[in-house]
Amino acid sequence: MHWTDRLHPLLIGVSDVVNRLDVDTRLLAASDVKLDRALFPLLSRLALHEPMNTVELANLVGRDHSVVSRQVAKLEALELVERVPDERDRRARLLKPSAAGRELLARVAVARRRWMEADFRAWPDEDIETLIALVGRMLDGLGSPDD
Amino acid sequence: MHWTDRLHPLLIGVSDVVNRLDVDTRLLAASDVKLDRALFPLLSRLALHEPMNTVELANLVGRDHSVVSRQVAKLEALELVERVPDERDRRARLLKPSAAGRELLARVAVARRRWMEADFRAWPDEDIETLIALVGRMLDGLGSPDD
DNA sequence: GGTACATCCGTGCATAATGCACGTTACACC
DNA sequence: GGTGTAACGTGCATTATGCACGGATGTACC
Repeated sequence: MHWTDRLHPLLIGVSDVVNRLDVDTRLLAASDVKLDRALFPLLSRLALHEPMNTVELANLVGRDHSVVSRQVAKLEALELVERVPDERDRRARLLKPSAAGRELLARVAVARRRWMEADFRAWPDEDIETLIALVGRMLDGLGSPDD
Repeated sequence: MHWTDRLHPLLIGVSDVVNRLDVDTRLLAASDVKLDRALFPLLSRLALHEPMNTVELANLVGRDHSVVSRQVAKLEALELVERVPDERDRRARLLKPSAAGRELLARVAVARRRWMEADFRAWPDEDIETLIALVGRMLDGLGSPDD
């Protein structure tokens, strides 16, 4: 069996773990956070790639920009995200989490850390570091699928 | 920074790469496959965890069983998936890809292999093997989020 | 600096997807 | 057999989605 056929199912598995309803629901409940499940991924992505405009965020999550535009409007109404004018490009508005948005993500991060620490309890530190390094390198290569 | 705060963004990144519209669309186009984007993940999951019933598949992809029930019906109408009675539990029907479904997945796998090989061209074999081993071990631990 | 074209964005609109509630069948346990 | 639970499938109201469009701005080129 080719190694791509062994790696790809694992990547799908990672995706499923990240997206699994149980996980998000549990995390949000454990963090005492009430937020639409569709909105949370957007807020997370924004925190990871701040600042971003709407089109970039839409490409990242693989939806039409119109969908993201409406969802971002909701996040702004909840005061979890700020839209500031982009001085470089006045068509765009740069998105970034508000202080409240960051605080919400921090609460979830605490719950997630407990969950992950439990699952990696048996792992040597060096294996964790190797995992982080290799996955990071993989994403650097896969980052731009334009070739 | 805690290691969980370095690993988690990478997992999100993997999820985004797997789900990115461009990737799936490109792969399907490159494979000459016409299939609703919502249906393809179900077929892939079925091939990875065969056989499965509807509820298990619904939990895997994080949707209500009613949604998956309807999508599976579509896949069955396309003759990409077979539903056979489960002799152990006659309420359930076991799902598995049909011969045509497997053939479709195989065509996509060929295109994906080309894509992945290009991105890992600079990787030593041993790094690829380490990546596969570590991600696999991680998924084994994260597999059952019930604790 | 003017013209042509591409890009960012928000909204109307038709369509598709989603989840809940409910009924049916079947399992499990006592 | 009686009670509780689970695996469906479907009707239905609600929501999400993407396309198409228009306005504003950016970019390239001459």
